[in-house]
Amino acid sequence: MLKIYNSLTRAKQDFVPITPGSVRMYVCGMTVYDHCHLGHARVLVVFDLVQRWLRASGLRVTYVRNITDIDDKIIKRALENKESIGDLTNRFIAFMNDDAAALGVEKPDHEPRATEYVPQMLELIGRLEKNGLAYQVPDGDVNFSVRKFPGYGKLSGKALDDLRAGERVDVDGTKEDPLDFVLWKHAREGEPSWPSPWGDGRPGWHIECSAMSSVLLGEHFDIHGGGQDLQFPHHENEIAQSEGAHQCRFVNYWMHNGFVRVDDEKMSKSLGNFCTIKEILRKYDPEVLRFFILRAHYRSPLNYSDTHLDDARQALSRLYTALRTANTDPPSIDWDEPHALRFRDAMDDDFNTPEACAVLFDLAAELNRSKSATLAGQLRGLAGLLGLLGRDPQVFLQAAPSEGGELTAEQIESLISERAAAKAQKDYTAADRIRADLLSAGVVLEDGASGTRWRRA
RNA sequence: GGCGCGAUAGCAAAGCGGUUAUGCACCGGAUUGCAAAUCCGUGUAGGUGGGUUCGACUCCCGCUCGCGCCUCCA
Repeated sequence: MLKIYNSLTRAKQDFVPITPGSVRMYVCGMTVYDHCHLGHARVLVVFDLVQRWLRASGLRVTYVRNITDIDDKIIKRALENKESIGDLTNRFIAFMNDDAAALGVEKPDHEPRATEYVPQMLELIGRLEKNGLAYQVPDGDVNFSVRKFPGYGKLSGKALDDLRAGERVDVDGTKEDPLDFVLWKHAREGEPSWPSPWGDGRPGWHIECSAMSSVLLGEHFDIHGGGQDLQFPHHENEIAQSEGAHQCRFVNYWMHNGFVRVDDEKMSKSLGNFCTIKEILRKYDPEVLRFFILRAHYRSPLNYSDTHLDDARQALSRLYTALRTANTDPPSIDWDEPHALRFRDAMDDDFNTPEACAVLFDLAAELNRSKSATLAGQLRGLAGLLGLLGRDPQVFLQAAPSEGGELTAEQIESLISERAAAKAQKDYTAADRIRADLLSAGVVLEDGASGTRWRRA
């Protein structure tokens, strides 16, 4: 039985879908005005994994991951770049898709863009107004009245009176309560706007997710995910809007992934201590990055450093090396086999991928001993559920990152032939020299009965 | 000030009230021309002070330290 840690109840709970046999899941995706950083990589990979495991468990999944393509930062950036908002967002959506694909992230079933759902947002705001939860202020903004929604704070565990609005940012004096948030912003000079019953304007940040999720998944659905930093205020506000408008429960299970950190500090755009996925992929294979993310539990903080990536690379190489020795049945899973059982238990326990990875290593050790093609298929099969070990081992082991890898495969092969000739003459000095030269170029040789193999160190 | 999370061996990271986590690194052995890979063997980890218990890294309380949210952020 799958258990999921629910942020709403702060406990692991048995997962029971609303509709038996199928799951509806919504994840907050990117605001597209810049390249994705490692934190984005984590959300992408973590919820891809969730989606994969739900499907592997036999559930029909509808997975929605939205794209925010209109907001303050996008407008600002487009202005700075002297380009249209559409050009800017389209460009970064394409970059995001490249990054996601490199990381082995499967396409969600729907990737709605905020700007395509403005009418539905207006409809929602209308309902909120009718339900007495929204009010318009003289300058034209429409706000959500936080005090009128009884459950406000239930997700983030905050009591309204404990929140110190205005402590760190100036309070907008037109709001009835400082914590009220904007549903509709009145149009401003030089900004895009849409017509509405409240005058021209554009949507507030939170309303898009309430609108898109209800259109694509219904007013009440199973799982809503995102980064921990969205828990408050974004998800709290989504609950207020959706439940306030529809008068029914919004989401059963809330999932939040932990932060990526640098030097024990949150990686974020505001702190400026982020590195983009692309930067990392210049030095590391994307599968190494995926493995690095999956080796920690999704709710734990994940500390980034090159040393840790190196470590992950070595570890992943061990798995691929094991596969190399017994090539191999096609990936297939025998769920009665002990490793598979352990793997399933781990994954059913709130997606415990570190434990699932440990099973993979145990399997690899046994594979190294037995050289069993069946076990190799099992290893590939289970790893495949994590989106790992899908490639030919030699391709992974010999892959050169775009930075480094100064020798080409052809050059390496030719030096190996040279060395083979030297070895045949028992000229070990020459042979060892070639091997040492290759090693300093990052290439490791392995002499075996059937000749010499190489891989990148 | 409010609320929440965490502290595990050199590094990374899980489970578990009593029996090997796992990976990287390190050491010894086998193997190898020598290596590499692999196999075999080797680690008296669990912030600190109490408590519960026959027994606690694992449960409870205090303390210390670190982190996060309370503002846009995955």
